Amino acid sequence: MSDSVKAIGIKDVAREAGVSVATVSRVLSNGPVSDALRARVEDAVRATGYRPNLSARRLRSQHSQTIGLIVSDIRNPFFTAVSRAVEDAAFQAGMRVILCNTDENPEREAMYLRLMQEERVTGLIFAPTRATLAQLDRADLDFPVVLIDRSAPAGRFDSVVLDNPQAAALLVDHLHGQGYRRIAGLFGNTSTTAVERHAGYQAALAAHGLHAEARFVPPTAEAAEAEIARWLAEARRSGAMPDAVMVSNSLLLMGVVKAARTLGLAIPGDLAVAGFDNEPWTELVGPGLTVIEQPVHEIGRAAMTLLFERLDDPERATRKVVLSGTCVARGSTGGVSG
Amino acid sequence: MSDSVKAIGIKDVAREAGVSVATVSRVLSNGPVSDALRARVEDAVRATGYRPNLSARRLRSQHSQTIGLIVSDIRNPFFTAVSRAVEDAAFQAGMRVILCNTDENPEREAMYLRLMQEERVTGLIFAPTRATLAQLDRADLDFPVVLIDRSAPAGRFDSVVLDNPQAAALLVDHLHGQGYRRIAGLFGNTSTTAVERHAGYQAALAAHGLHAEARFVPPTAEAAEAEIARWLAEARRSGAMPDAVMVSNSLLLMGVVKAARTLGLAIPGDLAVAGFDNEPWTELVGPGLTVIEQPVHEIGRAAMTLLFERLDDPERATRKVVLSGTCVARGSTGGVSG
DNA sequence: GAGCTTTATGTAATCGTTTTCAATAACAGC
DNA sequence: GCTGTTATTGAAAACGATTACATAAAGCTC
Repeated sequence: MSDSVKAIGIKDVAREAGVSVATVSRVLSNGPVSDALRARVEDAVRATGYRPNLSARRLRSQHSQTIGLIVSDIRNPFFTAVSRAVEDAAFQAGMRVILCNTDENPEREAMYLRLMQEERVTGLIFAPTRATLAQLDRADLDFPVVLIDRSAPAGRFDSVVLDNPQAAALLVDHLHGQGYRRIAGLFGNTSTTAVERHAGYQAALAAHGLHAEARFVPPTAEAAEAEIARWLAEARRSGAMPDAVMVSNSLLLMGVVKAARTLGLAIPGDLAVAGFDNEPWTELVGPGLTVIEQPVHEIGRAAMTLLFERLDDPERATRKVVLSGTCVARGSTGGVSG
Repeated sequence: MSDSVKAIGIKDVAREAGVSVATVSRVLSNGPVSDALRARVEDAVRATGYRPNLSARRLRSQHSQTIGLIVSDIRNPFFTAVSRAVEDAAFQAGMRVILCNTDENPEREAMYLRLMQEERVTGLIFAPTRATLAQLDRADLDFPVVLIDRSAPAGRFDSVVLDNPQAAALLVDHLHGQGYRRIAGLFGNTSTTAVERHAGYQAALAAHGLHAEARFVPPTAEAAEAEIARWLAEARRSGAMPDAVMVSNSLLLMGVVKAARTLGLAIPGDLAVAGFDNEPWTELVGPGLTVIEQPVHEIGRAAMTLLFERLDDPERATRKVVLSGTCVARGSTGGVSG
């Protein structure tokens, strides 16, 4: 409590233990010290309640033992799950994680990239928007970067992503198998993820000889709800109502469910619905929502593994880890007869 | 890219601009410098691509410009929302936030408290478990702490919390008004929050002359689901089925909905359900779930305000900000006749 | 124009560590 | 007992910034 007491440092510990500061430092980092002195120092540390100053340590030792993690939306359970995996792995390796949230906003991305440089992070795991991704190749960063969730086709960076085209195709195939033929698609307009999912959606529909009709919206529930409402109103007028809609992430999924509810459409009776990310609540709404489940923990772990291997050997060829999602079929795609 | 190039520092900028390092530093911190030199330095900064080293800066200036935020579960939307508010406020004040996640685990709490000391944070915002809260008075931290969501009755720390008894009473009153008379309660067993909500629940029931029957479980959906299933089975045998159940947070809420679904109980026909936290999905499950909405953004902002005021005047009396929740009535408490 | 204040700048000390380097002690080999 | 090697230890030099202090120049006042 007393404010005048200066924070105690390694020097105080050294005095208390009757040794030099070098010895204290060596004890702290498990260096070569005789057992006798080691014990004395450890006692002194306890007695003084010494806590190392990380800034000083990082400055002198020139490594931050910190990795950065920049995600686009921390409220998205996909990213919270990934961040947990990253944190666990980092902690095991004795590292800290700086978690930052960009809201899909390129300016914030730029700002946080700057911050990462100033913090002298050891490495960065990053889920960039399309805009930033395009410029990232040109940026010169002083640390390795692993992209997650989004990535360029053949980049300068390691990355770990879902097999998005395949996952989207999984949904389309499932819908087709359930008898749906007019399958609308709603996709986010900021991430490469959405682009890839759209591609898979289109390809799968083509393979079934079906017509694709897709729209792109900002990745919010509100935008999705509004767009779907507008869309279905138009469709109703033109007599071309879709019997199913698939969306590219869970926020959009929420918007679609909400729109169906306010429009008085039954799921799946009037409209089947399928989307991405097996969040806890998807099981609970309506008859349960059919979704793609991503291996979230694996994604985080893989990112850390790539990062560590890159740190180990900066010269190795860049790699792209592609993981598969699985389709969790629920009542929201119950079938046309149902 | 080239590895041998040493990171450029303030010294290099000074040489490039033909001034002393002191001048560069002054330009960087808006100190008194002539316009001519300022321009030269700014050019040099751009030319060299200089990025300050935060560790060095923090070490020398002796303030970290960093505030810590320790929450119990980052996946809980309540905390993600609060953390956003905190981050925004911190950013406006030119500060960084270190966000940590304890999983309601006292060991992790202790570890992160240690980390905060080592990072020499300017202040800490903390949602502790009951176990840690009890010991926190004795701990000596070198920085001010503001407790959120949970707090001791008359502590050494500033805090901002929901008026939990009142909020719980709000739910009970609403249920009572809808005609429910056997109102069961399910509460988490790690936080003081749950204790307070239980108190409010009990008091409100007593005021209505009703019998309270409450149980405590670990704060997970699984635990809640299992407990509710067991509970209702017993109740059915003894012929004393509750007609409504209220729970103390959104995870438990999910568990209860799940249990109702697997037991084949209609909501609200067979069992009314009400809980805490107006998350986006609560609107979508079943007939919509009746919940208490917390002023999440306000809570985060208030915490930052308290923290800054405390930093301003360390001697001021500790304060406790109590905010009110509102009851969002939905179909899940539709009424006994419905 | 002497004396005093203000302003801009540079020099060097400093923050709390780690790490280099030299010094000492202990011990083996001969 | 002398030399070479190996362990411990301490003194002092970094790390990259900020800032206290000194200095010089310029602007006042009378």
